[in-house]
Amino acid sequence: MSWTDERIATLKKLWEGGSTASQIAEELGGVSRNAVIGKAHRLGLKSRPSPVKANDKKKPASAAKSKPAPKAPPKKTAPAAAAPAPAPARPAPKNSAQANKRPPSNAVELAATAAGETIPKQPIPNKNPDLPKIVSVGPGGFLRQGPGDQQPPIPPAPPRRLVPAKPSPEIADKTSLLDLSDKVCRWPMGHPGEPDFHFCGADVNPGFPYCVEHCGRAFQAQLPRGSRRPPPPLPFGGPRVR
DNA sequence: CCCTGATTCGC
DNA sequence: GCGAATCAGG
Repeated sequence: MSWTDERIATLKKLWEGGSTASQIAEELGGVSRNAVIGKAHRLGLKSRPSPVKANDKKKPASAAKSKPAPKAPPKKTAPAAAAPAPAPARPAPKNSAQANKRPPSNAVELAATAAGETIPKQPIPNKNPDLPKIVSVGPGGFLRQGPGDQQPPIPPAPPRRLVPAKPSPEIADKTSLLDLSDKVCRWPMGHPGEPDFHFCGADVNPGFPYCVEHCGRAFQAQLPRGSRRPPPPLPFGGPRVR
């Protein structure tokens, strides 16, 4: 198998999406886990939480045995030991949203809450920890939910605009499958090609290809270039289950 | 043992 | 550029 543009795109998507190299290799087919990792590094995308590289401790106080890695070559090794890059520990999506509650599937819930309780017309700065932070209400009535809204972003809310989050280019034009129509939610469930692959099928949010709930997942507030948060909502049904 | 990603190096 | 072999941590 060769690395076609499409396969590279899939690799990037899955890699940045947090899939493991094994999962990606299985998804692509015809390549090994090592091939995926090698390719990923060659592409420049790299460094996801790796077990072997988790540590990078500093010894500010007791720096007694800090050595520039003597690196005893057991058999083969290039001596070229460049100065270790400073490599500031990357922001690390410490977003406690994960542990905080459950990330997705809140649109309907929030809507229900909003309907039953009094919603302030103007967002109150920071006085109401009980109510979830509501950014704005979409045209269809669903609540817009920015990627970082589970925990409010630290800096002042940057300007946002809605962009369609295309679930997958592969299944985007498979409307001929099953009985999709403009009346039912086209949100894919599961993985294409698998026996249990299907679409949501719920009543659509008028004007949208998805139901209200999936509109909340498909259309998300996009943060400015600088402050995007990579961790995308798990694609489709999440990681493969086999 | 299993898993993970990182790295090396012959091709 | 590719990826098997190898390394090393969890």
